[in-house]
Amino acid sequence: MQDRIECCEEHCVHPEILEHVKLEMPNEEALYDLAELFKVFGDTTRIRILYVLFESEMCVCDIAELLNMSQSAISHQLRVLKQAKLVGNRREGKTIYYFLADDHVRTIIGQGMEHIEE
Amino acid sequence: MQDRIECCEEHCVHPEILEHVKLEMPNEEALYDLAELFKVFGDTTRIRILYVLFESEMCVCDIAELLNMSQSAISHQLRVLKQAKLVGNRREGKTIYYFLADDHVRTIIGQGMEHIEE
DNA sequence: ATTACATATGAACAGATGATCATATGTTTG
DNA sequence: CAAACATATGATCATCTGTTCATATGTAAT
Repeated sequence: MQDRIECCEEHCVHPEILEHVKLEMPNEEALYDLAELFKVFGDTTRIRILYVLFESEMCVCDIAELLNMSQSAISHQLRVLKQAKLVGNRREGKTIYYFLADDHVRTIIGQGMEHIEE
Repeated sequence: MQDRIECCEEHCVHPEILEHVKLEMPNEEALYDLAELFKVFGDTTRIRILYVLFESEMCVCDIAELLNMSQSAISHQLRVLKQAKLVGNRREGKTIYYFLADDHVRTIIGQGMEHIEE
């Protein structure tokens, strides 16, 4: 957060900063992936699933019961969470256990909580 | 992440853990607000705006030019970012400068980046 | 006051999203 | 292998989202 940029377009007093900002921007693909990742967090059902998995790994129908939702709805959302690599799973007989994939999940949700608690 | 829960519903071997998880869950309103917050991060345009503001506060039309988008589109999105308290603004004559509101933005985006870079 | 400039806002429309329902897949047991 | 169980998946539909377009608001200068 240095100098600010004067308005407007062709009147910008600091074109070198505009240029600098452009260079600092991550590439389009990374920004797209980042937005996609946050979209995954941007749904109450998925947030609740992640919270439930904070406590213990669990099978699909347990999550469904805890959240009072259909098995199908949970399964669809677990798929989304898995594609985003936020959860992993392992099979044990008929049952498939889901668990949190890594600690970024906790950090990200924790920071989000801090923000809304202000 | 302690004991796992056995399947299914009425067959759960650890009903006390199910009960424990229910008690640990934040209230519905907090979860809703949290999802709403992440929804705001879940859009490429808004992510790009936040990234641009990492470097320097900026006026609307500068952002619009940097992102190569219409003034209206940027203005609509800045409104969303402001409602989520992710950005603030101040007026200086005709111009309105937008800036990042707090450091949670950097932390959250930073963690998100770490996650997708794996 | 009139004009120009910077920004905001409302309506509208296309595209994305999430739950439901019906059904399919994969596993174990008898 | 047939039945039961746990989970996954595809289609459908109502709802939500983001951009555009036209226009409104607010400020400064002449």
